[in-house]
Amino acid sequence: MNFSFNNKEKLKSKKLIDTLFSNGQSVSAFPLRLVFMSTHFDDGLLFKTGVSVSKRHFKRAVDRNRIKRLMREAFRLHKAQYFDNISTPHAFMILYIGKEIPSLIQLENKMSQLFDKFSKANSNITPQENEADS
RNA sequence: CAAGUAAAUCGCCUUAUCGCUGUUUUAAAUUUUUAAAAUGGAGGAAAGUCCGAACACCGUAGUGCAACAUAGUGGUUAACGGCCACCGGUCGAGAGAUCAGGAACAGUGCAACAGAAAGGAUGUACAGGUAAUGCUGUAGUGAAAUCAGGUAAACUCUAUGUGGUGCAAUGUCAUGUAUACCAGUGCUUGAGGGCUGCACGCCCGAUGCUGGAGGGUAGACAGCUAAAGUGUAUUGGUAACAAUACAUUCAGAUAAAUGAUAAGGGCUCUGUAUGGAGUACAGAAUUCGGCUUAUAGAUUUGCUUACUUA
RNA sequence: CGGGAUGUGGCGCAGUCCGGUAGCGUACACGGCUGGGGGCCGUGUGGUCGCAGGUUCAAAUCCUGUCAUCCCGA
Repeated sequence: MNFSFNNKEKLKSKKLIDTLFSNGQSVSAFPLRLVFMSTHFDDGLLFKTGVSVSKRHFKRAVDRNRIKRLMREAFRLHKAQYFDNISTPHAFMILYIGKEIPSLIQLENKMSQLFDKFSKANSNITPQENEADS
């Protein structure tokens, strides 16, 4: 099992993030929201992921860092099972929209719910696109 | 012992598993990736951005006015509005705390209510005094009543100082585009611009400038961490601080690393046979010196003690 | 990194420049007009002027520090 989450798998390009937020679709499982978009990466990876916490809800930088670290941890430990059946490359941004600092266990549960919803949404959309094309 | 006061220091630790990031070495691969190993990886305030510098660029930044800052004396420092010492004022019983602490015989203002009168004004009562007169004292109003009055954190004056913008500075490379379109304005009789407000002066200036509607980039490297560094000791100095000697290398990310989980141990509070609860404030962003603010808890040292009680 | 604004009854705002009385609308309570409601009229309650310190005889107002909220530029 690969538990790593290194620099290449993080979403870093400012341009890509801008297009992601303007064109991407989203699913949510409170207190998480996933923004995703089908795209293409030059270095051949299947996905790149970023995390984000609003400054409006958490004024202290310490709290924001804590939540982002927990989110990365929850994603890192379970990403293998989320992406078993994905073939096309995607960009992801996970937002935390709650107002209290969560625990790792809560986040892990919500993260699986979130990616279940994503899989459903993804499988619903793809055939429609195919029909439109045909 | 208690209460107080001044100053200094620390601000959780260990192990295991899974990760992140910088550097170095080796190997693969081959010209920037992968793997392994070694090693470094948040703070006393990293915070607020309130002062002062370093460094970089703008035209080596001209004159006048304006604006702003500072304000006892001396010292300290790269510099300061910081710090230290002393003098003076105010507060406190004291140790001690605190102060924008220059000028009101340069000028202009301001003073509610009360009061006869609030800065060119002298009234009432009583007493004293005179040739005569608010001439003198007391009472009364008020913060202040003739005192070279108060007020400059009112304008002002005096002294001193300040060019501007900031690492998104700045340099190099890569990628890409529109010197196109519409409207206005201007081309040496000068539009507009130049990184402080105004005036003058100076400089640049036609493939220009302003607006509209649009197009493109938003990556990499350098700057970027060895420095007014840190620690210890000695010497000089009342002190801030300085000098010398020895030792030492101590983050460098960029949607932004420095973490997560588990177990055990400290410490504090509570309870006392086991236990339970808590463990603060807070996260580097060019770098330093200060200031200010937040902070569970712990440690050390100097000094004071009026009243009250023993 | 830099620049700016705001904070005053429960709510929305004046007053701050140029210092002496904190006021307006709305809301709330009571009374009146009406058969009742609405509306109008009258009376009243309610404010540490964000916080701390200073200047002054006197501070919402002047000065310094600080806290919070909001906005703007690169």
